[in-house]
Amino acid sequence: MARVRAVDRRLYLLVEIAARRLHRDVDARLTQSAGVSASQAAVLFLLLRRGERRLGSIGETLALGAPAVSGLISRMEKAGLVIRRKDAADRRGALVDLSEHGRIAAEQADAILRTYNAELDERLGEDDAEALHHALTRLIASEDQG
Amino acid sequence: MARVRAVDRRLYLLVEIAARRLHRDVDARLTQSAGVSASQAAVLFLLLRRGERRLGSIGETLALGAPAVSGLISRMEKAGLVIRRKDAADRRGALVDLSEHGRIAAEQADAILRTYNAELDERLGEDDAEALHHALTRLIASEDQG
DNA sequence: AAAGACTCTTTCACACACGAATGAATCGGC
DNA sequence: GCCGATTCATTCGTGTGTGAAAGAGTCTTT
Repeated sequence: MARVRAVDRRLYLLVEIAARRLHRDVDARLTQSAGVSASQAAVLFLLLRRGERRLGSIGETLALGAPAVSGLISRMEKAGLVIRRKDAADRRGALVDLSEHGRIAAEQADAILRTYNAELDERLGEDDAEALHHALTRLIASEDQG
Repeated sequence: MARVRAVDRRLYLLVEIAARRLHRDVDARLTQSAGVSASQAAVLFLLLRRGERRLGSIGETLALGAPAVSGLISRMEKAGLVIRRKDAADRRGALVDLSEHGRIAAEQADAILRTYNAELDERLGEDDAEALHHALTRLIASEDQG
């Protein structure tokens, strides 16, 4: 608790620190139980929910730049988690979808993430969890309009 | 707003996405106006407030692992922002403090961060900003007991 | 149809994070 | 005093992110 005081009244630092801690936790669990990283799991999760997507769309949803997505998908492709194919309709773009193996990993990752988020909710209590969710959603949405 | 739905009910992803956006914004401003990165600014900020510290202490406050701090401080030292010296009392450890140049950069960064956080507060409104602050602080604190 | 503008992805060089292993100094028990 | 355990920092290899620039394809304008 003492250490939090150092960044008091600096919402930005608070978000960054919290994100780092959560990422570390989630990554450890996912690596252990599903054999994928936290970053990869976010993509798997998205593809599982929404199906085949373009790289740019993934980046938009996850707030990642084009080079980040490109590299992430390349590593996932090499790991056999996703399949990348040219978009016939617009041959500049590439479409990404889950492989068989990727779908299994995605479902495992989804379950782990679900459990983790449930624990977060419990740790925070319903009110704070709801408030956090609401505030972050607003933060992200308001960012969209610059 | 539509894109937020994809990660709905996944607090972890929400925190990560928000952190990435904020980091990118803050980094751009700091690089432009103070010539330091967002990660470096967090260290500068800490040293400005609390004075000379050990590497481990910095990592604890900012939720960074030892290798991350070591590299970050090395780059900052090379850039002339901080000075690293052996701790005479415990010669395993090293102490880090601001250089002259570092102090100036720290004050600039502090002002920029202050402005940015004020904008965040304004964008969110007092209630949501307060709720966010409260929830994140609790999240970080509750993580400590793991 | 050709030229130029625009969009999507990749490549490049770099910063920043991690876990695992290593080196160096201190501490604790004997 | 000495030896093993512990602690603090660094190094190593890798993954993940960035901005800038390049490459490839599409669209728009004439």
